[in-house]
Amino acid sequence: MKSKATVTIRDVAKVAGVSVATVSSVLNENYHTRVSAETRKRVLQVVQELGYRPRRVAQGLRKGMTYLIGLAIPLQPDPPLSPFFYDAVAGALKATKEKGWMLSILGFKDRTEELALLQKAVSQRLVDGVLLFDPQENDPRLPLLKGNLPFVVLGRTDDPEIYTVDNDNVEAAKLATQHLIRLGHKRIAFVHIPLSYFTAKDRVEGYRQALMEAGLPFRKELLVEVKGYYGAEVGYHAFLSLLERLKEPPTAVLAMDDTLALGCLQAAAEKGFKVPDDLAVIGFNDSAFSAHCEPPLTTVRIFADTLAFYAADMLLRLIQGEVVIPSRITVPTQLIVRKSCGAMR
Amino acid sequence: MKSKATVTIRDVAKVAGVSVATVSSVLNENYHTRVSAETRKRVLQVVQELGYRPRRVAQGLRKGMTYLIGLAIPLQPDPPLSPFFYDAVAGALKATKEKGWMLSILGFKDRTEELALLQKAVSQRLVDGVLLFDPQENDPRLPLLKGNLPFVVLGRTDDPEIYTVDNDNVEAAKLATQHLIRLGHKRIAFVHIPLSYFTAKDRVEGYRQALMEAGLPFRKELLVEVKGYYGAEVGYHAFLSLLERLKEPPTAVLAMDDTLALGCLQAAAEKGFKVPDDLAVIGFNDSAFSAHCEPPLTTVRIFADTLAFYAADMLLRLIQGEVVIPSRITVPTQLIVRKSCGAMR
DNA sequence: CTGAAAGCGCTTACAG
DNA sequence: CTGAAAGCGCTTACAG
Repeated sequence: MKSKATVTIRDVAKVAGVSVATVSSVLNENYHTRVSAETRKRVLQVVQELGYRPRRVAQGLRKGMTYLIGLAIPLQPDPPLSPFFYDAVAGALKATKEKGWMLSILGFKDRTEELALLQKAVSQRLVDGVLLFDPQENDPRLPLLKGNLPFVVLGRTDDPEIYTVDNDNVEAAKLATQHLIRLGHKRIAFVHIPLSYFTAKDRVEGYRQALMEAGLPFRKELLVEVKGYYGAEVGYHAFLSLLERLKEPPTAVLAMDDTLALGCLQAAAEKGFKVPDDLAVIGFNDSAFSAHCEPPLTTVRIFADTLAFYAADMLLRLIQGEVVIPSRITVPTQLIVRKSCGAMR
Repeated sequence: MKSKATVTIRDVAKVAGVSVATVSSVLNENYHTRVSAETRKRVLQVVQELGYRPRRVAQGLRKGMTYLIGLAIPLQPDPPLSPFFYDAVAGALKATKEKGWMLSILGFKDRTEELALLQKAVSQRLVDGVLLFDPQENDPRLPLLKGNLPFVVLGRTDDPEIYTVDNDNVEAAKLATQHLIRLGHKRIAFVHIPLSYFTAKDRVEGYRQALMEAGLPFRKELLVEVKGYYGAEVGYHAFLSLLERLKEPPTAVLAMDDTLALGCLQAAAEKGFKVPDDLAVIGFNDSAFSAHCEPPLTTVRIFADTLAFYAADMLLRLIQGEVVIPSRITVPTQLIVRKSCGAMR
């Protein structure tokens, strides 16, 4: 029972005995073009009967829109990256769906590919706007997009003209560190992604502030920059190398996300450290697995879905030409205490 | 330095002193319309100079395409579902990118919303085709789509006309069960999603076959159907209720995916079972966290990215009107032995 | 070898 | 209140 060729607005017009302009007006509730109640009713009925729905591409061409926003997310490494991105997808999807937009995943393996993809998105008008993650210093994506395609950054940038949605990462790391200090820790390690990422910079700053305010020294040798990005494997190697390097081991470690923390747990076990007795561990994100690790992971919850929801909502407003104020939103974080930090016995 | 209004094919034609048809022919390497080498060169140069790239929506309207395929994936529960879907997104993305297509996420909270979404996709021609996951018996999505929009199912269906890409789930569960039997287990529990899903049906069948062939009884009381879908929380409750229900506990448990297995580990710990000494655990999927659990999880690796890659590739062929043979692909699975099954001491 | 014209399916001034 | 026409930016027969 295949339905025959697609119903177009012309078919509806013909059957209803009106012009296509009238059909369009009725469907768009376009009251700049008044339509009598009777005509309106008739059109609606025919629309119903024929199952007519305007084609998105046709509307798009006419209106100069794609009704699509792009999410530029890393696909590497394999096995896959932080669950953070998946929460973000869900949040962005919520916002786009509410406004009748669609979401397209712009996946890339490395920064070069990401830039090429964004360039293509601009020149072929593949999407109406993009959401960018994890900005770095002198981020080449920003000048590429600026003035060419609306975009919102999940994270922080130096440029005040750019729309951003971010956590207060300084505060988040500070709270986690203070929690460890309150538990008596003085040698707290920090496993972080490269400092060129603002997120890493901000969190190290929060960690530093907490130490300073508690009168504890900020020791560079307790920091490890991972080789790569997120992931348990990466965290494992980073923390292992730290444990092997230090003469006096740390009594606690802060990891920049839960997958890295998972790797820390593994490295600690391998080196004979009991968590939390010999070593307290705190991660970030409150990923799905974190409550179910052994021991369950204390973590700073990042509301990635909320973050992405606001970002997508903001982006859609920009696309539709609304005035968007404020241009920078900060979403709070939350320390979730479980067993891995030793506060619960 | 905003670039001025978008460059169109007309601009290129004007500057190059040719017609738009010629520009289009050159760009599409459309040799049904011969263009002299000289003209061709000139056009290409102007294209380069002006930075012209054809707009995707315009091409799409003309060709009756969106250059978009949809991935219908569940967004619930929160915290999010099995990492399986994320691997699948990566795989599908790879295939679409290779052919210059884009991928759109059709996210839904429940089956009703999924149907509405698919209906919309059909009537508004939002995408050129869709990828469907986890088919059930009398799946209402199939008749909705059939004849209206190309689609490929990741999983199995009863209808031989439908294109599918699936694991050999019977075989996969059989191998895992046989592995446990070889380790001496006789009472093997199975935590599975509802049997209306073919995946669950097939895996229970493989489990049954392994038992039968080993001369062991298939005991219904050792099966637990989870309330819901995937996730550690869900697995925890299901397995806990099983442990509380049984007089004689199982010595091993097979869980339908690693998130459910994670929940089993937790329930086991709570009930005082040591894994793997008192209880062997095997999951499915080889999710990113599985190698890093305590103990690391033995699991049947499902190549979700490969699965989705093939499915997307198949879908793209269907969309482009190619003859696609065969219509059903089976991707092998692989047992990955780690500590949780007790085979490694 | 190249161009003029039609048309994909819509929406939007504009005229009546 | 309603319709005829233009046009979004392309591609594709068709004519010359």
